[in-house]
Amino acid sequence: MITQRSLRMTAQRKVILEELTQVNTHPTAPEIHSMVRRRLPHISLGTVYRNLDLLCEQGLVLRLPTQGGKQNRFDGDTKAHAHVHCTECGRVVDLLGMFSHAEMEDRARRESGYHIVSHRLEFVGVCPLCRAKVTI
Amino acid sequence: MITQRSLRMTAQRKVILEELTQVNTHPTAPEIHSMVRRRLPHISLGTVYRNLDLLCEQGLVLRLPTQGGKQNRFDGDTKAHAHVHCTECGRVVDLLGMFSHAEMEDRARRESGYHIVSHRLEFVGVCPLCRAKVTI
DNA sequence: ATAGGTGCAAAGAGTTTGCGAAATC
DNA sequence: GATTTCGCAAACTCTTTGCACCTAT
Repeated sequence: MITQRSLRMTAQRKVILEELTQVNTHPTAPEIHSMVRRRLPHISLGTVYRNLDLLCEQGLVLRLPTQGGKQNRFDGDTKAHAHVHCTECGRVVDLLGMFSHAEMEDRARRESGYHIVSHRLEFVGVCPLCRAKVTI
Repeated sequence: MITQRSLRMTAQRKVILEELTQVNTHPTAPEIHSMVRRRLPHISLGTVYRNLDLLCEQGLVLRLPTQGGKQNRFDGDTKAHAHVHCTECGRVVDLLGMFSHAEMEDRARRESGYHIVSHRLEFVGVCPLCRAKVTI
């Protein structure tokens, strides 16, 4: 059985969520830490990780494993949308108006027999800024 | 400028690639290490990582960052296809015949202006085996 | 009052890397 | 024979966790 534990709205949790929803850069945990530190100078990195885990569990934040692995990025926008990940600078950008996400999940469910919870459509490429610098 | 370095076909590299293409389980690097060890008992984990990096660079193998981040899985099948990742057991299964992948990349290119190199469509859900065990 | 949360620092997991020896082209 | 690759072990990066003190409900 799943018991919905009570989530206290602490100053730290509130600020993390606020910073994350005000930004569309999909920051990493250490990046979020330094963003939040401007408002809460004594917050620890451990607290940031703990809160991100909780917020992901609650579905208020999305965890985005990125190409290369190892590091996660976080997204305060939980509406279904696709991402493009630049191989050069690591930036992750949103793509809206792609495909019908409901239809994708429905097709996946029919083909796999899985109970589909969510999905992630990540394109990998080189962003216009980096294209100018890099010989492809 | 990108110079195509000469890749020596060492016993280690050959066996890693063979094991990876013969399997559809999307193993992690340590898992590949123990698979390969059955044939090359003295191969080190570092060598496995180095070769996986090279093979990914060459496009012979795909790196699959998985939900939760931290650990990568590897796929010897480089044809475009989607994956389903089970939240309970971590298993990653292939989905073929989903959408037109060429069309997806084309749409992404038009919307983002990126030079799209590849993409990854990952569904997250609970597999039939785990559904039997877990209360959703 | 008390379960839940925090900061700090240490530990853990996965991956990368420096080095001298070995193997491929 | 030159250069790439290997095995080993140490180092690194990101993340998690134990503990003693705090705080929202």
